[in-house]
Amino acid sequence: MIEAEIFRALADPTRRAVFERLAAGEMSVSELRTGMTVSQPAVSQHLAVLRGAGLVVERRAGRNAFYRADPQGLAPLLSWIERYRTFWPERIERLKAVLKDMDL
Amino acid sequence: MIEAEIFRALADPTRRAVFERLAAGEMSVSELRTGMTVSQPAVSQHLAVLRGAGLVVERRAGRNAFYRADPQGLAPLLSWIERYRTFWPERIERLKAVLKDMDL
DNA sequence: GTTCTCTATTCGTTCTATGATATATACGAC
DNA sequence: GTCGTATATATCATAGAACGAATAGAGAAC
Repeated sequence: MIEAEIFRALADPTRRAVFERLAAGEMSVSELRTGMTVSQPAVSQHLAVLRGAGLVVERRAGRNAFYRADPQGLAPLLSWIERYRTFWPERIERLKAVLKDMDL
Repeated sequence: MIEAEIFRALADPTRRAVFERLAAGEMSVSELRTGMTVSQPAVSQHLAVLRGAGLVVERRAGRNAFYRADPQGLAPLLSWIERYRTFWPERIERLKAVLKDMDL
């Protein structure tokens, strides 16, 4: 039930903001902190949750930790949504084939 | 920021279970309650949250309330995911055209 | 080695969400 | 109208999450 962790991770506005910033490009924790109102420990905690959900990946470089959004991390979310395709209007059916072809 | 409410609504396991059962077909609150461990008031509260997020719709019939999953309710979630398509591997790029064509 | 910087973890507090019990409302049967 | 059923709301207790402050650890510079 990885989608459970993904939903929980993205339910918090601060974490969504972190994820959105990391989607724009890799960033160190210090960079990430600038422009955010929360403290550095709070940022680290949110990063740990996002990492646990597979939404971000960490790259260590000396005493710096660089984070970036993992594109594959959202795949389980797409799969979960796709489970309800049969109840969707017909024109959304086309999404099925595309997703299946991508073996998400 | 409707996706905020959607993420929050689906973050709870009980609410996801409710949504999944309602995706299988329309159901009264009483029917929904059978097979669930939580009390009837709890079910009503979860339905109110799901309704607020636009994920389920209500149909009144006398003293009964029938609920069903609203397919369009998940559309903002797809749109949100689609915002990060440019950071995805190239082969996922095809999703863009499909989603755009659906004017979600 | 010491010191400074960067990040993670621990701890305590506050806030929010969940759930149950109790109560209220709405409707149909009578 | 009363009674019974179906659903919603109110109130409260508890559990969990978020946050900041303080601390710990890891690594570079010296």
